[in-house]
Amino acid sequence: MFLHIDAHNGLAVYDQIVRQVKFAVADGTLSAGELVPSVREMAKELAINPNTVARAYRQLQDEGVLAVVRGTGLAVESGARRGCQADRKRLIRERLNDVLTEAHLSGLDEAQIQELFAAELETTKRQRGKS
Amino acid sequence: MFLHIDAHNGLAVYDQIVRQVKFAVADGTLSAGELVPSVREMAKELAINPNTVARAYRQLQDEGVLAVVRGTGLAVESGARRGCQADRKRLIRERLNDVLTEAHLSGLDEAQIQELFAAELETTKRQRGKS
DNA sequence: CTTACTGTACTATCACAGTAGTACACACGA
DNA sequence: TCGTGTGTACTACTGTGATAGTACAGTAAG
Repeated sequence: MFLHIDAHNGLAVYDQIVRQVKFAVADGTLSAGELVPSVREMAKELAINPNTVARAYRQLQDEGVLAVVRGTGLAVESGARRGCQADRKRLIRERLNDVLTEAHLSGLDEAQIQELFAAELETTKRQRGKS
Repeated sequence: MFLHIDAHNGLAVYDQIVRQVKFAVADGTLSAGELVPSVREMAKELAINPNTVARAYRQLQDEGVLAVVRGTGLAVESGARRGCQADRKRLIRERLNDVLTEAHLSGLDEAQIQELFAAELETTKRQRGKS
């Protein structure tokens, strides 16, 4: 269970956890019934506070992604994958829309925007390849 | 001077002002020597607090975009346009990189990402057309 | 039963963004 | 000169994100 937390990207830490757990479920990295790392273990791994992880986990319960197995931990709900796949597309699309709206309002024309997109897509591909 | 402030897009209000003033300078909407709306006027127009506008203006001074004309207001610096054009591309590129990185890490493949990009580009184009 | 682990709850503290209100020095124009 | 508008500075307050530490009920395994 490797999450990538970036304290400087505008998103709250607990929100990054929520999103990435959903992405893992959508992707199949986390299967139905599988246990998620405990609050304390995840907090230690990410070098953050257990309360922050607990907050993310509680939200994931509220959204039906995780469920308590009493005394054992939190497990992925059986029917969660479909919803997470829908959420994944929606979450990415929302952020993409924000950036593109700002790009348009900044006065960049469509050709310049597409050029930036192509360049950054290559950059992130290379970053992903290296990691 | 029409700025679009969105309280729900993660960016701080003062940061949105900084970015959009830079964009206006880069675009030529604000020319060198032109006066920017006063702190109180801008605050009234955007229905926010004057202190928030003042904070944005101070940062724009620190970055050499605006300069004080004592007793009169803040004016665009003569050589600011080139720097703002560079900033514009950099700011958009940074946000684009964040989204694309998240998209990659979420498990979406390149084809899906390009599909989302094309769809959202159309959406924002329509939104811009209507406004 | 005991130990160790689980999630959960609670208080306190800190930093930051934003709001609210006030005060001051300066410059322009009547 | 006087009034108005300019940026700037300051304190106080609220809400949120995050940290820190403690405590508790439940469960699995020894």
